Amino acid sequence: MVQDSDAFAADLLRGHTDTIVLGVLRRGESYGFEIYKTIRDATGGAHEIKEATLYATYRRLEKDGLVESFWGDETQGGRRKYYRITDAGRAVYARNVAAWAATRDIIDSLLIERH
Amino acid sequence: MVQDSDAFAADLLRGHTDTIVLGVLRRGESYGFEIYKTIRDATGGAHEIKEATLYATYRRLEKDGLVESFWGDETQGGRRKYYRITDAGRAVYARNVAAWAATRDIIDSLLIERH
DNA sequence: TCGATTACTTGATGAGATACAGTACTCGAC
DNA sequence: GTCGAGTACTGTATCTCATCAAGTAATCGA
Repeated sequence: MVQDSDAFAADLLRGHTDTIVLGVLRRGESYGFEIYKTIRDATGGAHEIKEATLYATYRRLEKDGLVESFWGDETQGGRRKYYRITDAGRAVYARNVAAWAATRDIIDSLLIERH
Repeated sequence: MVQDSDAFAADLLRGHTDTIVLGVLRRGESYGFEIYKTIRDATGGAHEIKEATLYATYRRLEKDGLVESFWGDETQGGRRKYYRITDAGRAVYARNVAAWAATRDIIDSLLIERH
């Protein structure tokens, strides 16, 4: 739906979710809902990544061995599942950031008029 | 498949294909295969958008009224279907470029370390 | 106690990109 | 004179990712 700017905005972030989550975890362990809030707040609410999207992302990252998870030992309060980035995750993160920089410049050159 | 850098590269362009095609057509009429070559050459072969993807994109853009098409009058040689951007297409293009710039900066801020 | 917030889960849906296969014409090399 | 490479377009099936929608369950302030 090209004409729907909200739907379009969602698709603009597509493909970057994994890398964004890895970027958050690179600064330290965190749990699902906190990662969600970190991303939401970092964009000033402009580009929220939906909870369902993120929880699916965590599962994918863990399946691929890029993060590992463990339940927090909160004796009271709701349970929290924590995530920690692995060495493989750090390697993929570095590679993806480099790929992003290259792609960003390519799209820029395709879209922005040269003079 | 996060670990597959080719598949990942593809997903980085995802959501921008429409805008990239509109960007090419904004410089003048062109036909399907030529648009494909223009994009492939502009990226130095680093980010080829597959033919099947582009032909699907043309159909979507035409359905949405962002481009119009007509068959070239090649009396000999293979037939070519030409595309021309519409006023609606130009408006969407302008909007999408602005959206791209905003998203680019957000992803940058999420991925690139501040200091 | 009641609603808002925190925190996580699951199933269904849909769009976009690609794989794969196919049709058909042109043109240079051998 | 034909064979392969390149040009040019089409259609179908499949996959991933993002989201919607709905749900479970606990905490906490008014």
